[in-house]
Amino acid sequence: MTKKSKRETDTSTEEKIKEAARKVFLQKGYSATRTRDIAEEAGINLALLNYYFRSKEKLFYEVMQEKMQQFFGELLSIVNDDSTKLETKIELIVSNYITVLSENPELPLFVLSEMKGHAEKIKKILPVQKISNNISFIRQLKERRPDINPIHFLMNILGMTVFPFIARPAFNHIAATNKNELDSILKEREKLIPLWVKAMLKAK
Amino acid sequence: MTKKSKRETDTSTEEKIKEAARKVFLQKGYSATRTRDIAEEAGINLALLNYYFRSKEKLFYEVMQEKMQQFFGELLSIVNDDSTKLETKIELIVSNYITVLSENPELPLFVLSEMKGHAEKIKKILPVQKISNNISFIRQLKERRPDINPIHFLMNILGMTVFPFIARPAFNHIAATNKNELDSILKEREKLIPLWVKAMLKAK
DNA sequence: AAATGTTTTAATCATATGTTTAATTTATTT
DNA sequence: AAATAAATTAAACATATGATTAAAACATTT
Repeated sequence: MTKKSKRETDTSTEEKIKEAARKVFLQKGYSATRTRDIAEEAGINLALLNYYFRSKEKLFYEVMQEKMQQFFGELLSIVNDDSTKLETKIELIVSNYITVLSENPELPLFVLSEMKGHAEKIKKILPVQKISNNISFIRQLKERRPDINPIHFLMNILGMTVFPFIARPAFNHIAATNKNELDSILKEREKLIPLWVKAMLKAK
Repeated sequence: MTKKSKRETDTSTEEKIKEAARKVFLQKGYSATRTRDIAEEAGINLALLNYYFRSKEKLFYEVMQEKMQQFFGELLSIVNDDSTKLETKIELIVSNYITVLSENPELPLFVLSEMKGHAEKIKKILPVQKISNNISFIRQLKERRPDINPIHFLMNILGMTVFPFIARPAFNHIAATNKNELDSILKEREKLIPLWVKAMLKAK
């Protein structure tokens, strides 16, 4: 067995804390999370949280940065890629989100809620270069539909794809669906949404 | 001037507290809201909050119930109405949400976040009868597209309509849009979304 | 093995926060 | 006007919570 210093055993204390923080922050949000919740979830002494991360806030921003990257990162790569055509981009955006959010259903509500709550500080840690007017995806949409602001189509794709995860509790209540039923419906959307978006692009 | 008892002056203390609670809870969410924030916003002594509403929690559930009604109530009336045809229902849903959310942009993120955080207690105060399979809107969708689970179309309409309000901070960052620009884009969607949904209903 | 450095712990601190109390002011009834 | 009831206030309470401290346990270097 390879030698390891104590701090890199199994999973390091630091990583245990961060993993616990991911879980608790995503489940409860920043304000409802107690540092004691995180310590308990991580199975460590409360003081270690401050020893490794200085403060609840600093730990939060590490998690937040990571989660914003997870939520926006791949999207931005896709829309920026000059080498894929519009139809392919649409398919990639949808299938990426359905995959990521199926594994991480709390991600969008967490990211969007906390972006609202910490608006100022968030600007500094945005992993997100602005989508300029010159970006591949926007140019392609303008070319296809010069009569419609391309941001509409971005809203449509993200709305159709991401919203069902955000509103999952509501769909569970409102519509008579159980967890498995809803999961399979969400999977179906991976194929359906690109078809619908293409239909929208043609609609006059 | 008509005589009024003290508690019904101008706006009553109780109503001032509730109005302040609406504002602060919607802005910050349940956990980040301090009862002192509400008292200050209402311009009343802190103890009056408990005098009129017993606890932060009770006050919160009054606001929450009201906001769930505001968010789901009209939708449910529309989808339940046998006397409107499918196309009209779609237009009504979209225009209702765009109107309500333009006045109350924090509503959907608040309702959906807090529904997640208080899942159990929420069930009891849901103003929301389940949308059964037998409801007008669902029957109409099944008739039009027997090959697609009608819930998909509900997700699409709500996703396209509501998501931009939820993700507004993100759209402000990601896309180079300012507040007014985004407002006018959102207004445009009132006409566009019904067209797109109709195109989706036809898409094969 | 001693010395030094690092990690962990239990206890404590300082402040924040929801709520209550007891007294005071204001309004209503007799 | 006196008596009673309702509304309001300042102060305090009890607990929760983020953070710190000082000592102990453990690991590494000399």
